[in-house]
Amino acid sequence: MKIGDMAKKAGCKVVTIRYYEKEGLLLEPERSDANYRSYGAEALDRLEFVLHCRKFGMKLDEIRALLSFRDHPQRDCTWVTELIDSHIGGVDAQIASLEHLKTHLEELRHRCEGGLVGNDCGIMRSLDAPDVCASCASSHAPCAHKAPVSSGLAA
Amino acid sequence: MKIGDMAKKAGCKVVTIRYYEKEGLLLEPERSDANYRSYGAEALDRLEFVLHCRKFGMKLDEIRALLSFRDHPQRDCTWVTELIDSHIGGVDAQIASLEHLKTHLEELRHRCEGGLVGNDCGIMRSLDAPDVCASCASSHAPCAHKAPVSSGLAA
DNA sequence: GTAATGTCTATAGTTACTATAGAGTCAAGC
DNA sequence: GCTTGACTCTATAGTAACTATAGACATTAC
Repeated sequence: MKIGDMAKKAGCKVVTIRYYEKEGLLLEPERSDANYRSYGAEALDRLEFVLHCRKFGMKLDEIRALLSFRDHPQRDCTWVTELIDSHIGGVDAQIASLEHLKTHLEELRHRCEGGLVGNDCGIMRSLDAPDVCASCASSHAPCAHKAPVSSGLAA
Repeated sequence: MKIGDMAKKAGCKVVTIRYYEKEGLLLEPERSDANYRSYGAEALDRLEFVLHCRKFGMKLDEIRALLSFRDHPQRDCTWVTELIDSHIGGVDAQIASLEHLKTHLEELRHRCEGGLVGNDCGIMRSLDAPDVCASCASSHAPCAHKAPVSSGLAA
């Protein structure tokens, strides 16, 4: 199977496959006379494993480790469960942080209903000097919540 | 005030100030004889505005637009409220996506309690071929949730 | 035979910084 | 005056996981 076929079967892009190969997640496949990559069922399995892991939020480094575990199945799997646990913890923390951010954004939003001139906009004034929220008051900054990574999830 | 003083007052790093200047968010300051940047109170205000916006999750592009609005306060502020609204929507979507991911991770976690050999680990088997969840069944992939951006928020 | 599509490599761009290197400057203590 | 340490300067590369682009070659459909 050629790279485009495998991409279609796995539901990913051709460039992603080449990228994963370059990153050492996928093995280097055979090549045709024209230097085209040629894959078998095992390569597809491996790719799907990687894609599944990505859907669970694993980093490529973690997937690399999981693949090496997969390639040596006699090892003890305890660290796999620990990996998942730590992911759950990370997701929990992200959710809490986003909930926190949301309350701040909603509070900010209520400062203005739009249609005003910049000087009078309560949102702009708050961005100049936001109130300190109780749960953020520890730092001298207005709020200790971290800026979220705003890409990737929504859409 | 020198760049280090301003960084201390604003609670950010020196390199961040230089980076924001290069990105056009901060104005180019006066220079001392030794070519050191020299800032006044207005520059500090502007920097704090940028940092506050960052805490609310704005992208630098959005902050650039907010700064230009701030520099022309006679404009109608409706788009500011719309910007905040769209951010709230984005945060909502991220939370929903993470909640979804969390249920999947927990389900995955229950497949194994660790201490097994790789072959028998239910987690590893599920990563090879995960079940299709009802709310994800639309796509041929095991689950339509997106991989989260796993950096930045937790910590 | 030709045109459209697919594949190849290599390189640069994305975001918001962070890290590093190498050089110059300033303030304090001796 | 000299040294030492802290501070500043610029430029460059690295981070994560791709995405986009360019230019060349191969295959497939008609």
